Amino acid sequence: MTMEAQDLKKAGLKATLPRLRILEIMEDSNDKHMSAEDIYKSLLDAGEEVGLATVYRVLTQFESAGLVIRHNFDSGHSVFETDRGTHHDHMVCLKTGKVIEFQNHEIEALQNKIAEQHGFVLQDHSLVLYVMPKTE
Amino acid sequence: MTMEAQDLKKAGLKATLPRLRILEIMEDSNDKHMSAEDIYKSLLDAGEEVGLATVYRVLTQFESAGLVIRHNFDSGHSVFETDRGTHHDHMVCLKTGKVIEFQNHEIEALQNKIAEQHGFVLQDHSLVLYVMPKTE
DNA sequence: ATGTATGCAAAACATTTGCACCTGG
DNA sequence: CCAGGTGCAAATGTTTTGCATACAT
Repeated sequence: MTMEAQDLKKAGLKATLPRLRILEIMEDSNDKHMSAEDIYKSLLDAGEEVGLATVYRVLTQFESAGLVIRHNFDSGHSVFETDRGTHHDHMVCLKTGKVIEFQNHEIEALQNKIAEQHGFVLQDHSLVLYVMPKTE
Repeated sequence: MTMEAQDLKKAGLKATLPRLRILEIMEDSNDKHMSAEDIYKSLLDAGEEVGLATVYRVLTQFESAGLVIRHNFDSGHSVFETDRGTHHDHMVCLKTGKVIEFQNHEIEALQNKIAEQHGFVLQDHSLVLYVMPKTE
């Protein structure tokens, strides 16, 4: 279920080298949540010649195409992850910076209910828990 | 219960004119969620001579002192509100940009539970619902 | 008086854009 | 071939910082 040239075509995007490499990097990385700069550096390390501007352009296109999701954690820069289809929220460890994913149906349901109660329809949401390791 | 010179002193900050004016603006504004630029413009409109850099510096100090809360909605810039003591989350209308506040104990409780389950202690969280007006 | 705060201009970042050149289909 | 994509450098928007001056206590 790795994303390929065909996924790009389906999204109306030519399957160019930079785009394929960026998808690869994002899928192969240990940390699935990467900034544009992170991806750019990975590309350089891998010996690829891609401009930072291209990384930004490609990520924005991927976001529009629904291939990646952009997050705005409290870090001053956007963080991206490939959309693996399964919705989840995030927990960020304040000590290590590690990002943990989780799912919770009750919270999702409550969000819909709250929006409804205020006369709105929920389109999207952003939930981030900032946590510290439990020290016993 | 308006914030005053004494609140600044308590926070270890001198009660200077720019700081008092900024608190005033934030408390008197219709929209309690303002960007640094919003506050700066309000000050100019009110005939005050305050630099934008000062607005940023003061807001950052206020945040550290717990007088204001900084939000990073998906807008590319930070938004601030005075801390009125009652915790709440936010709903942003994608049509009008309006910010609606809400409280929900169940969601708060669930967040604690989820952090616990993953071996963490919840320190803080950010929940934003992006909504559209219900059209019947 | 004296340690803080401020204003201004310059710097620092993250991100976007203009443009001439390259490339995938 | 040729619309679309890329690299580079320059522009943008937001926020921070250095420094000389001004202010609160």
